[in-house]
Amino acid sequence: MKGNVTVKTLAKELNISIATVSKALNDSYEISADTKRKVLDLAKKLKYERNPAASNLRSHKTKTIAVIIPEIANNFFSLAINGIEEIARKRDYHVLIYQTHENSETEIAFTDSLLSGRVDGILISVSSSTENYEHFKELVKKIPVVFFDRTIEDIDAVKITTDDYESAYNATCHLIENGCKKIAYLFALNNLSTGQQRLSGYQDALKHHQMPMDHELIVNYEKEEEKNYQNIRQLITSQKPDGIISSIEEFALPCYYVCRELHLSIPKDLKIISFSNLNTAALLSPSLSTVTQPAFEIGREAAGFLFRILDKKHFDPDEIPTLKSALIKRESSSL
Amino acid sequence: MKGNVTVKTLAKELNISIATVSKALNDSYEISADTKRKVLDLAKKLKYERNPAASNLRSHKTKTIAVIIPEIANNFFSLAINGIEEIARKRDYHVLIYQTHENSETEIAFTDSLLSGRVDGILISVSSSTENYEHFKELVKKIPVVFFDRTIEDIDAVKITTDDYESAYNATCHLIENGCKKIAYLFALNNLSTGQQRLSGYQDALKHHQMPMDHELIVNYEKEEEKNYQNIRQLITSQKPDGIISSIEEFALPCYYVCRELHLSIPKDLKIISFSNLNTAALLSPSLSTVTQPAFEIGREAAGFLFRILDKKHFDPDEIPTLKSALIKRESSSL
DNA sequence: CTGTTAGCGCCTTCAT
DNA sequence: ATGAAGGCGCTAACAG
Repeated sequence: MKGNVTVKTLAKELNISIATVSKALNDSYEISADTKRKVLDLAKKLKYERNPAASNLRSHKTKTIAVIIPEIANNFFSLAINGIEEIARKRDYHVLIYQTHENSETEIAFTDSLLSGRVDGILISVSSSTENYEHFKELVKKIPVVFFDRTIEDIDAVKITTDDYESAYNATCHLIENGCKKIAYLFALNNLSTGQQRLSGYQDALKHHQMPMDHELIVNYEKEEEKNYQNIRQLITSQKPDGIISSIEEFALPCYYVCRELHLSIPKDLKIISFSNLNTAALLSPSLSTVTQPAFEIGREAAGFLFRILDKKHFDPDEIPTLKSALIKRESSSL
Repeated sequence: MKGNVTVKTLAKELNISIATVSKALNDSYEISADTKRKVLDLAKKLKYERNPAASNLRSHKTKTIAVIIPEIANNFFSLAINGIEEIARKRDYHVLIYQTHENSETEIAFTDSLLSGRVDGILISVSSSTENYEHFKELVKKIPVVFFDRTIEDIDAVKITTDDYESAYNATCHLIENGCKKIAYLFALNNLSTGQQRLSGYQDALKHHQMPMDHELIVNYEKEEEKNYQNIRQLITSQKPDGIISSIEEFALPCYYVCRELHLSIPKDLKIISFSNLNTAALLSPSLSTVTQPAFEIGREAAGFLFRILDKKHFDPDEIPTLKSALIKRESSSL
């Protein structure tokens, strides 16, 4: 790393000062077009690359943002990162990825370490096990943060999400319109507003249609897959619902297994509609209806707002959009 | 960012020199256990976080690696990143993500910019449109690089891949054993060893079973989805194969559409086996057989080797493993 | 428009 | 075992 070309090299070569070189490289208005061209040409010729560490140390700008998510191998989040990366690229920003694996302690460790000045801003989708929000409240005071998809109610920051309430409401209505009389709900993310909103949507849809609401029809998500399977089996055999709303993709699979085992045909005997973001939806079993979130757009939107904050551009709180989710009906497709 | 706690703050507070603090923080042997403890305690109390830019500028260590991949919203790559991130986390390394979107120029821009010293090492999965490898040859001379999954033949670097030849060979044999007499091949990644290996596996399997090999049975991947659809339709109607090997997941979907349109039943009329890494395989149409690569393990393995290089630990070339892919048979499953 | 100067926060000789 | 001093490469003030 010794023979590296630096501003000094360029300055010496062109017989000008390093300050001039630096300003030319940064396209400063104080430098003549002629000098800029000379510097830029030589820089390209010598393959000069600005040392980001030195630049950052001096200017406190890292050109880097962090994305903290529960899990990258998840269609929603990988699509969201795709959107984030696209926006970051346009601004020549770099993107750091951190997975919490739904672990709140890991989340805290990440946010703490990001206070070192490694990044200019942070995009976060909250871990489902997070119950104490103090570290977030401290965080948003110290560094620009935008929450996306998985947010918490009580925090003063930009949040970009789907309209979870409406999505669940619509999904439930969809089942009712298709003749369901007894609709169960598979409940997850209970400590996040995401989860609460979806539950409310389901409950209100039932209420508005004068449908029975029964706690027995609600199954809570458990970490162990096996338990979910057992609970769903229990639900289906004892309550005999004719419709199910699954609030996360992870619930869909055990549903299938139980139906197969009980020789129930989907959607004839039991109609299921699940929140899901599989990007190859057409490969899905045609019997599954899905509520698909606009993951890519959420990523773009969240990154866009983060950059607006970084640019210190003022915006009204009500400019922050609440995106709608698309309800995809697939029951009629026949493969 | 002014009131930030630095080594200076710690030094002043403890009435010792900056140098001593720095050494204590780096666990230098020259510092007494007593002093170390005092420094560490205060650092924790004051939530001191080392400034990575300053540290990097001085020490040339970034504790950061870059991952360059074609597309993040792809099950294989998101699982691979998962594996990479896990290994990086253990070493307290940060992970930067770059998507090429299969564009060779973007790839070159990334590799060039990473020469600035932003990262200690790079993990790359090559873009399918890359035909000139000069930038890679230059790159590997200047910075530690490990290639994974999508590699190029002629380059002197560690490469971690599935055994693409064997995977395709086994998949083809699988169809032959299930009675196929005329097997077509959907060919992609033709400029990467990945693509070549898979094709060879298919061809050799046919050869070893004295099956006809016909160029008419091979369809080349096109960027426009519509063309693939047309080409597959053309293949199926004119050649009437009874088996198809799809070398990438993107080919599976148009296959389905064509079959549906022609009222062909899978796998009764046509057996299809596709390379695919959908992580919710059970949700797939039960008629599809898949070759699934151990994406997570490849990510771990690749990252592991990169760190071995960074540690300057010597290893034999033949320590580099060639991982086998798993062949998942799903035709018999009935939902 | 260009140059001089002074650090950003940290690590690393070299002294003590 | 501890401290003093210099500098990594760059940018921000301030002069000219």
